[in-house]
Amino acid sequence: MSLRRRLDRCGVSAPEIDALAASVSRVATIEADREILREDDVTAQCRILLDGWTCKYIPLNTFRPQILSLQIPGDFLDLQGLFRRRMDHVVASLTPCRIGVIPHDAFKRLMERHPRIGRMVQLEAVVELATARRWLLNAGHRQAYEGMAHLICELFTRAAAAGLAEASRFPMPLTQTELGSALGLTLVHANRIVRRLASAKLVSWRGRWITIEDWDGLTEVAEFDPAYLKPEHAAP
Amino acid sequence: MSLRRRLDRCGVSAPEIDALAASVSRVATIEADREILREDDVTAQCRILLDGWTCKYIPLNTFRPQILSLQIPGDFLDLQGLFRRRMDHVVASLTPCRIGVIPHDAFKRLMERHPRIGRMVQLEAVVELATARRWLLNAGHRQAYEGMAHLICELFTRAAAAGLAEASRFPMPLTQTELGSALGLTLVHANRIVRRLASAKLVSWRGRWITIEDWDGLTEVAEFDPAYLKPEHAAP
DNA sequence: CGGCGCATTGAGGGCGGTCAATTGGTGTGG
DNA sequence: CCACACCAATTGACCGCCCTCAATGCGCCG
Repeated sequence: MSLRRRLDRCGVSAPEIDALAASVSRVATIEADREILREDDVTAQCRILLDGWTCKYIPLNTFRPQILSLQIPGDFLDLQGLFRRRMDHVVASLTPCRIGVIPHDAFKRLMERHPRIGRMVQLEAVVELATARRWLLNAGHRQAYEGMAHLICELFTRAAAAGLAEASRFPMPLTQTELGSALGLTLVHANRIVRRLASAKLVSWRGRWITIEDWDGLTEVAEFDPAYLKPEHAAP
Repeated sequence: MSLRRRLDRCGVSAPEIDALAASVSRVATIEADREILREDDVTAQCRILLDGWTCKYIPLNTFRPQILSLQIPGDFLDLQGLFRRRMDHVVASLTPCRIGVIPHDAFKRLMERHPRIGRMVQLEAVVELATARRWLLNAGHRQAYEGMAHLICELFTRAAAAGLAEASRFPMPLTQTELGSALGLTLVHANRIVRRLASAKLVSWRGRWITIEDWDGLTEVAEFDPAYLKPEHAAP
């Protein structure tokens, strides 16, 4: 189950995993393209994504929103709600989703009883921040070609860690429009970049799967170093 | 003093401020354009910026680095070090700096004794993440003109909260090259954008100060909402 | 079969990058 | 006080990445 797998990666051991799993008060099922949490929402629960993909964005007047981060099974949706009252962004489903809901008070009791869970929460925030910085590089510094390569490297690495990937391919439920928006690209240019990556024999994208044809070539183009995704705990 | 002012804004009250101030084991003085922390560094201290400006960036092979975040007096430089062993980015001084150093073990004892300090740390991470998302919007979604306006709005708001700003102007020790790099712009285009903002009578930039000529106009261009910068605590 | 969503491709244009030169302010040495 | 160096700001000319508008192909499903 993805919850246990995810926790496993964060240096949390069996008793903590059981305690956290037992704190899930209910499991919500949500269809695709729904806003799960809105700007200014105030909630009393945390959510962990069990199945499906979600994204975060900030609504703006002028255009359709840019995707600011992606969540795959095992990722938390709103850990920040533990520390800040109001949402400052939207969390929306990109596919049908199953979501585990954990009340804040239960979560806080867990953190007091299991210090490792508190550290896991901190580490999640650190990794999310490190990821946002890479996305900033993708959008601001890198060319579209290199940025798309980096995003695909990241998503493959994360999907593999979540147990979603096969040897050299992983499911891609997003449209090219959506993936491009994560880089600040329009659908037309996102498609051209994907075509270039395909003709360079680095990746191929068929159906709802992306296949890595040449991992070494792809990581070299992207200057991808997966270290930022791997929570390496400080000394206890 | 900026340390106390900063803590004051985070919902930490007098006893915690005193305790934190007392935990500063030494104050380091650093000249401009020095790397304070490097990739892969492992340290046993946290640092709080007392004077000067610093930035964070990730070294890449191809170009000179893009600035990924800015710190002004009162900001912490490496709270993440409490939870993650290695630095995944560089922290560098942009001006001469004074830096308060707090050993991790002292900091952790503080967090155990004063739960509010632990929550402040979490909230700092949440605000830093929210800020990174705005920068991602600036670089990926907004035009250079709107992005520069947003960045100036943010820096003015932060400078004012840190007590650095006057009524409608604030010190800007960065060059246009550096400020542009935060948006993924070259110095030439950054300068053109600054000129456009000036000829639109929104801001003026003389010497080492930026003056806000028309705050309402500027925030409207930028779609700036300062809520993300204001830590609003969840219920205790 | 017809409709819909997504991928794909073409043509043209603008924002922002690159190269290059000039201005202006500040500090330093003659 | 002036000559000079140095750095940041400024401006021009040109180019290319990426956007916009538009049309077509393609797979899926009712």
